[in-house]
Amino acid sequence: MPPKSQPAMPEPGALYFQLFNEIGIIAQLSANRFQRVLPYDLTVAQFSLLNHCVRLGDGWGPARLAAAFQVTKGTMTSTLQRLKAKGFIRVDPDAEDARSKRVFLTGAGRAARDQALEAMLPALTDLPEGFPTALAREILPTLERLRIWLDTRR
Amino acid sequence: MPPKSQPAMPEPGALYFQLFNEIGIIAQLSANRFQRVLPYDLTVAQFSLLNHCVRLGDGWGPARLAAAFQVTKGTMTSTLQRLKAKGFIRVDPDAEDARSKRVFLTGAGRAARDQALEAMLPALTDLPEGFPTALAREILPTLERLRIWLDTRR
DNA sequence: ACTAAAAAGTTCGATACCAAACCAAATGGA
DNA sequence: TCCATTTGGTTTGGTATCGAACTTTTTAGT
Repeated sequence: MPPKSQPAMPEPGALYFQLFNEIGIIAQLSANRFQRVLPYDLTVAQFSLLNHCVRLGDGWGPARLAAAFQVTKGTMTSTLQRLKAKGFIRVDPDAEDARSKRVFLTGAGRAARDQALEAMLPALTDLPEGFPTALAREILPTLERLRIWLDTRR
Repeated sequence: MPPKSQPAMPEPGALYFQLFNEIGIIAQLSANRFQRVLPYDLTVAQFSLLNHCVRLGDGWGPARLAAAFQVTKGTMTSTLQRLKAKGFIRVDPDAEDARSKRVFLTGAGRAARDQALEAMLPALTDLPEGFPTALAREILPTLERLRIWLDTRR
């Protein structure tokens, strides 16, 4: 069927629309690429959490983690339960606040994270071919700015 | 707990890693932003399909649509079923290939898409404040390049 | 000191998405 | 002509994610 005349989207709108569309597809493709190589049936979300604990330190509560990952508390509850079931984290009560909990990496969790990191590298090695590091470096600050802005007015 | 020494990720790896991380979060935040304003309980995926039909013409088969959206056939089956249930699309058999189907917009579907577009605009109007159109225009081609590259070697 | 509001977590129901297994129709060699 | 392969679609089982409703504990205001 022939493309119909489209009720026009005011110009700036179409631009952002296209931007978010590209970003959405890239997010999906990249998550997929990683997903396929992750060990222990780790999902990207699960790996991200382990990685976070290594990089920024553990002992955070679920609420703070949820905020850090831009995810609802319910989602975080689920991710934590699965990681706990795999023995990669430990969740202790918070001695100072009976509402709260604190999430800690186990030894197995740390090892799994390292192993996962190792496994993900090959999925990145072919990237610079088609998408030079210079480009990545170039757009990263801009994306960061967009992310922060979207984040603050949510 | 103190951040531990991290088994380092080789330099270029960390860069791309961070890039995909930002992109993932932006995708999530933006999808969310749109999701909240969409009428008829349309999801972003559902709206995207309607929009696609308007912009590029309808009559496509599920397989081709799945490829266009970078989604599995199973996912597309599901989305189509939901849109059909809402009366926004019609799915006819393909006269020339008994395996295939052809997806068409209904009048209600076209109207819903227009209405959804209208509803989404306000979610974009405040964007230029914090993220100027110039920046969007600047990184769009780069993102497109990344998307295409990831897409081809999937 | 009380009570109202905020915050931490969990649970529930729904959709998106994937991978894998499956069926049916079309294609392409030998 | 046949049979193996490819291609179009569906189904199933599992995770991620959201929003909303709910419980418990803490905080704050009067």
